[in-house]
Amino acid sequence: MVIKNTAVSSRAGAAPTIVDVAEQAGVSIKTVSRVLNHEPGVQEKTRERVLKVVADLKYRPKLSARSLAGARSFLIGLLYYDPSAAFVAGVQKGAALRCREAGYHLVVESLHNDALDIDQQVERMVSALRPDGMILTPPLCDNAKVIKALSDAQTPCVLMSPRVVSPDERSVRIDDVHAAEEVTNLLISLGHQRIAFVQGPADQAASGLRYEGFERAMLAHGLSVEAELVQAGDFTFPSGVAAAHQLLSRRVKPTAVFAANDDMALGVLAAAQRLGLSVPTDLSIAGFDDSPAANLVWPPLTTVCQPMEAMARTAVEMLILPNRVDNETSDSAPQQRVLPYQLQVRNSTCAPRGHAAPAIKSKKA
Amino acid sequence: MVIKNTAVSSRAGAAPTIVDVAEQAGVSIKTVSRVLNHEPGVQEKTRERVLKVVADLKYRPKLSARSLAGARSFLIGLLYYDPSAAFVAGVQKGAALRCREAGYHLVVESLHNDALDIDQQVERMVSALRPDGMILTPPLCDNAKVIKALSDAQTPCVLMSPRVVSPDERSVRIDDVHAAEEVTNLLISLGHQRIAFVQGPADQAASGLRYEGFERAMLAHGLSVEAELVQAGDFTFPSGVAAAHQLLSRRVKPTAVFAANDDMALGVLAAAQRLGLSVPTDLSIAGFDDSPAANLVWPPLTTVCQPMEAMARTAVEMLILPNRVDNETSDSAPQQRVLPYQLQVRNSTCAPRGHAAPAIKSKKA
DNA sequence: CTGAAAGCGCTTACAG
DNA sequence: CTGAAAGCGCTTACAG
Repeated sequence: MVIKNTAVSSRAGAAPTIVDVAEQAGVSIKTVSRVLNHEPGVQEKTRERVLKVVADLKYRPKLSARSLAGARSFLIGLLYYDPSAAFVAGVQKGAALRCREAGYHLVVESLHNDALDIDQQVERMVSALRPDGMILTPPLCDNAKVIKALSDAQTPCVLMSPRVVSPDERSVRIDDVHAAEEVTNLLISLGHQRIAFVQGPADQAASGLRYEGFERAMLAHGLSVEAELVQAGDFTFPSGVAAAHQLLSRRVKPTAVFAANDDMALGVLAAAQRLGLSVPTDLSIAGFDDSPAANLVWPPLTTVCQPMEAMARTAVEMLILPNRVDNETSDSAPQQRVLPYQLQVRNSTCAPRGHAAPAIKSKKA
Repeated sequence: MVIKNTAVSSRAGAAPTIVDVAEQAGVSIKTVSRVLNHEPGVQEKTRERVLKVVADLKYRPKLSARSLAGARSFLIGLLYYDPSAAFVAGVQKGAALRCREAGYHLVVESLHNDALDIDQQVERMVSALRPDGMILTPPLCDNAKVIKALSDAQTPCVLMSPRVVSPDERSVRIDDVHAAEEVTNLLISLGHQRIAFVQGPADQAASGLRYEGFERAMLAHGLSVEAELVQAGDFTFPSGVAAAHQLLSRRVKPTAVFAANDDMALGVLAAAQRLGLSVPTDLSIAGFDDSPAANLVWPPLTTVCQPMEAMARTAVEMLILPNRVDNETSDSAPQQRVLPYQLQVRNSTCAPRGHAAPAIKSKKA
């Protein structure tokens, strides 16, 4: 004996369904659905009546039902692997908030970039969850197996700061080259000439781009990039320490060090201070990323701030908005977005010893 | 004209459903369901046949369908608000990995702890998503409105490091008092007597507990806790800097400072070094949390490592495992779990100047 | 040990 | 502008 809940209001305790709303509003469930999905073709008066009942009953459409019946799951996936803590925090906050604003939810999955069956892991997750889109963070955004698995499953994705920007893939990033160029220009404008650079690992996108920016700025100012002032690193603190020991043992020491990321810059800072150097007066140091630790040391680090939160919000929008009509781009070309970074000038950089004032400081105002 | 996909194999392109599996295996969908859910009462031979077809077809049950039909959603929610980056990263990794192992998925939501309608935000999210459980991190785990909203929605939750441990709520934490006691004991055993303490904000759980541990250890060793050596702080770097300036201006300076968290300890470190003190020889410094930055400075910080990942895994298990039969606790009493922390002794602590060797070092072995 | 039927709560084509 | 019907792909009671 099955008791259908089409009688009277509804069974107490259980959450209200679209049927309950339809009955109380005196319309069909289809009309309720139309109102909830902002579909056109509902009389204003009807719409208001439905909305009132929805509010009264505190009706919330169940995600699983919408997902099963319709084409959308209202789920956005965030895939990451061993990211810097700062990265996760920012990306996650931006993505989660933007999702909520749009009635979506953020599902995060932690993967091992080197797992042999990573494509199967992705396939498994995607076919169970059916997310409407996926956000890939480094280094997963450069993992061909992951991207192929997603493409096979016809799941749209956005790459955050990918190594290579392809016209076939949507991506969000900052202009690393330009940012590194600006940092270098800052050092040069302070009067530095012997500027060392600590590189990141060769297999990471950012490494090459940041070095390129450094080199470009140096050459543009007629400064040479000496091989002995370019030190290898791998984005870790210890590699920054090691690089500093090398650099500071040169016959002519650099007056400034630009490390391709903050962790290494912090290593340089620690090493320099241990060697008795005063930062920034004896040695200026600049990093990249504006990690939380950059502001938790003395002197706080001059660095580049990537707008993690904004980048994540943008990524979510690129996955959600295409469903709506209000975007101009009529062709289905995937988009590449470049967001503005911010140069954070703090106390780890100043003019080199014996150099009175910044060289170029003719304000144009 | 509706084309049912009960013909032949299945329509090409579309993902296989339970019906496809049932047909190819020559059983009913109910049997397939039994096999997939590890229900008893399926002949071994039948089970194997079904499993083979599942593998061949790469069949993955769709979450939305399972969720709509059944009592479980296979979704675990993680609620957080502005946590330290290190916290998010660890918690998230542990929770996401444990979820995947169990066929669950982790949905994260970022909330504003001070939002007036936070209970409605939670209610909204829970009634749409229907997660099988929820993990609350500080300070949300101490937010009565959030807890009530969850309880009203009959969504089980686990509190991570809550301020108050209630028998009505499941929780996972470490023993803050004991950990702080051990840090203090370490300093005392090195020979320190004038040990300063930098407190956390009064409204945070950990603050009081850590101070309690500090005080307990001091008193146990017959050392007095002088009011002028206990400085207020708010868990931020600047408050650590400020506290250090106060403490180091006392008539008799402390030889060691124990800060209730790492960010403040880093502030103390930065301030001490700026004042020309050598750490640890002039001043020993200890923190709490083992934040990433603790290892990104020189000297690296002696601190307490909370097993974030393990705590998160445990939290997930406490939400998932009750569904199974294999846990001993027959009564439905919520559980409180206390996990082991780890003392990280690094280079920011040593014996005070003029003190040859650690005072108490009679090894009991 | 196995299965036929009903139902979960929505959206998708249709039809008017 | 509105609605009746079918269906999404599973699990839940049943029944044998």
